[in-house]
Amino acid sequence: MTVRPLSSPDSLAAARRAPRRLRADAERNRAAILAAAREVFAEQGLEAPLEEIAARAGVGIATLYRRFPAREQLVAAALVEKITQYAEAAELALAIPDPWAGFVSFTERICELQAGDRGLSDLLSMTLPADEQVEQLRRQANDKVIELVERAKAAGRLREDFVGEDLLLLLIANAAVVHVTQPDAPDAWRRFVALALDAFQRRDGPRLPMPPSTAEMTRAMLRLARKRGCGNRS
Amino acid sequence: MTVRPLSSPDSLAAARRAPRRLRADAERNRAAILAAAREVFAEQGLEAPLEEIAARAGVGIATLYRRFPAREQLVAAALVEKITQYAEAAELALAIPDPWAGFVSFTERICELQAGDRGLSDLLSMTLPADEQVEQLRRQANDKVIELVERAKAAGRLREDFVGEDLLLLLIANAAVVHVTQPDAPDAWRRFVALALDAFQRRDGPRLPMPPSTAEMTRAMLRLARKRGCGNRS
DNA sequence: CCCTATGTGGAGGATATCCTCCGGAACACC
DNA sequence: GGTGTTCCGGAGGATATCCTCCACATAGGG
Repeated sequence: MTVRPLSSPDSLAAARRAPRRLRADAERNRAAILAAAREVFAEQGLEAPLEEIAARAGVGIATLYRRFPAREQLVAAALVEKITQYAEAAELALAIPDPWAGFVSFTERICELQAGDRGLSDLLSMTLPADEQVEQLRRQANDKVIELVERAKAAGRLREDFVGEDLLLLLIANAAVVHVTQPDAPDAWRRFVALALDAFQRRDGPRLPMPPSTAEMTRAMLRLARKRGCGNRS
Repeated sequence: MTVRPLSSPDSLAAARRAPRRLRADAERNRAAILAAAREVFAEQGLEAPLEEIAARAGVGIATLYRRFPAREQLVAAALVEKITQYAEAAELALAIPDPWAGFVSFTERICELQAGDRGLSDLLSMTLPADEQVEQLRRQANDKVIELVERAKAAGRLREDFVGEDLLLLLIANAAVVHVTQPDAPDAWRRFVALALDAFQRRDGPRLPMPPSTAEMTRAMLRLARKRGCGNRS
């Protein structure tokens, strides 16, 4: 319980997670790695070779591993900003007065984010286990999404049997559509999303099959994250 | 133009592609490899390690490579039957008198085939290998699908702006949904497909964005096929 | 200016997969 | 059964990626 005399005013934002400040050159390298990671993940997805990130950052592979012992951590650090955009999209959508317009805006926006960043696409349709900050952002966004959904339902514009998991299914599907068609038909996903939104609207039709439960989807996405490069039980 | 004297009655079906009959044990091995390949591709997709197929067939890896020098050929040989089912689905659907019911039946059927065989899923949604027989089956099925689509449109049940490529987008999307959710929510894809069918129905809504062209989709899928294990320019 | 805690790079072992090579086994025809 | 053609299996080179280890470099306080 002895107090530490280091609560100096310079503990601004730099030293949020690292107990001890990095040396200047190390900090520079860390930034370079993150910048490179953002680039590479956006282009190639979350399974991109780490060696390429190190190379693009002009840094040895060991340096990368020293700073981010698990790929997971690098992913989290590189994508917080994007995840934040995702959370913001929900907020912005809630600010739109018309419930249906808000829902549409949100859906289109996140699919657009997916289309612009393959790494984010992997992440949204996959669940990154274990990073607290990312997990919290996601939960936070999720609450807003639920609100968005309920509001649109209450207005009678979203089908009654819609559930949050349907949005997840769309994200998974859209990730694949984007991945396959992006280079040759860069806008194909927009049509796909428009079709999906069309299906989401309230109307009388046959009952839909039961949606997957939240627990099932969580398990499914955790499994995926594990199978790919992102889960390192150490 | 000299005639070949080898039109003997024993050229039944066995010697369709091989100019020279295989030795008995070789033929046995070939069959074992194909059986194993069907199993493994169904479980793991078209990128499964060939060594596992050889092992499961109780055969050396060299034997597999001798019989199928390129992965592509093994895939084609292992999946003709499934591809045929795909083609048949179109035929069966055309036999249904009600145009919309036929269209729905076909769509659900092929998505079901996808759900039951990860290899077929990969193949339908991503890959056209250069195998003539498979290619022909696919084209043949495609003609029927177009007919199915036009019929449903003419009956006023399928949206006017629907195009064949939309079905491809659905296959791509469904492959991803199946892949992610299969183990934990084995029926989630049914809900997804039901939503898609709902969106495909004729109704007044906003115009959809332009669909990708056939050429674009072809290029996209070829590119994917190349990127994965299936394209070996020798 | 010097010393040491801190940081660095790249070699290299481990693993997974692809594909080839070739000595030896098995078949099939006589 | 003998013999030549056909076929087999597994070793092993090539490649890609992961991750660790350790001799060397350097920032920065005294």
